[in-house]
Amino acid sequence: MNQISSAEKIIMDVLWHSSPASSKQILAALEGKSTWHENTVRTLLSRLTKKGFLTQQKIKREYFYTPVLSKEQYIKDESNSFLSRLFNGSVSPLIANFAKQDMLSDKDIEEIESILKQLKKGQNNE
Amino acid sequence: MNQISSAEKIIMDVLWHSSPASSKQILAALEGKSTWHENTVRTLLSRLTKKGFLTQQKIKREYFYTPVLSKEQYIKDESNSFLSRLFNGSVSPLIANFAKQDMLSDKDIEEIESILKQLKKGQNNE
DNA sequence: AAATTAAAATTACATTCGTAGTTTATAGTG
DNA sequence: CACTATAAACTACGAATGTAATTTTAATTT
Repeated sequence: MNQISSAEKIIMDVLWHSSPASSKQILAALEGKSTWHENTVRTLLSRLTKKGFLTQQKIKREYFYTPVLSKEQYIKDESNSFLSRLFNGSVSPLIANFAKQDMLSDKDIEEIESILKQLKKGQNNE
Repeated sequence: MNQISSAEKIIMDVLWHSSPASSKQILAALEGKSTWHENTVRTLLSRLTKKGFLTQQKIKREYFYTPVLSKEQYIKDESNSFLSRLFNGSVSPLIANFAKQDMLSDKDIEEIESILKQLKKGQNNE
């Protein structure tokens, strides 16, 4: 039922990059990128754990955190929710909209074409 | 600074479909689609107005509401924020991800190709 | 073992959101 | 003009969020 909030997402990104990690290590990873107080980070870690997005292993006095969801799965879920919120759940209206709003650069177009080409090749071979 | 919340978005959709509209008319449009109390709808209308997403014109004892942003602009903004939140702001990684996650149907692929084809045609003629 | 330190747990507090209830103002009706 | 109905305005209240401060617990050091 619960979602990852935007502050929590920053913590998740650290852990998706490298985990398990202790709050200490997470603090270190955020050094310079955020101005959060230690306790803020710890609060976010507890909330994420409580919500079921992280598991913890206690080693001595410290917890080490690991994401439950992979980043890929998270992105997939978010993409689906975005698509259904704004584009009735399907991809091509999204692209049509990007096109209409001039949000596609030449490079984007090329890259997308190449992705599609690859996709079709893959399908034939299976 | 403020965003349109998910409940507020439902009101915006009504008004994007037809505006200006009074709260009465909005209530009527929501009939059967939501179980909100009148006052809930009115609260959402005030909040949206306060946030600057709606303007109101008073006629006799009633307000008529009109969106400030077009739905197109809203979708564009949301798309950009989604892209930057999850894909570093550019479109092709999004598509690559859809591809990798098998989220593209054959029909999607066809439609996207046709959109790109149209796009390129358009560019040549301008 | 007592004192210190570092991590975890608990508590806090303002803001936003979902969802109204209550009070006030005002237009239309008798 | 007094009365009633209806819209608007104001107030409410719990859950979630961003952001910590305070308190407790447990490991390390003297």
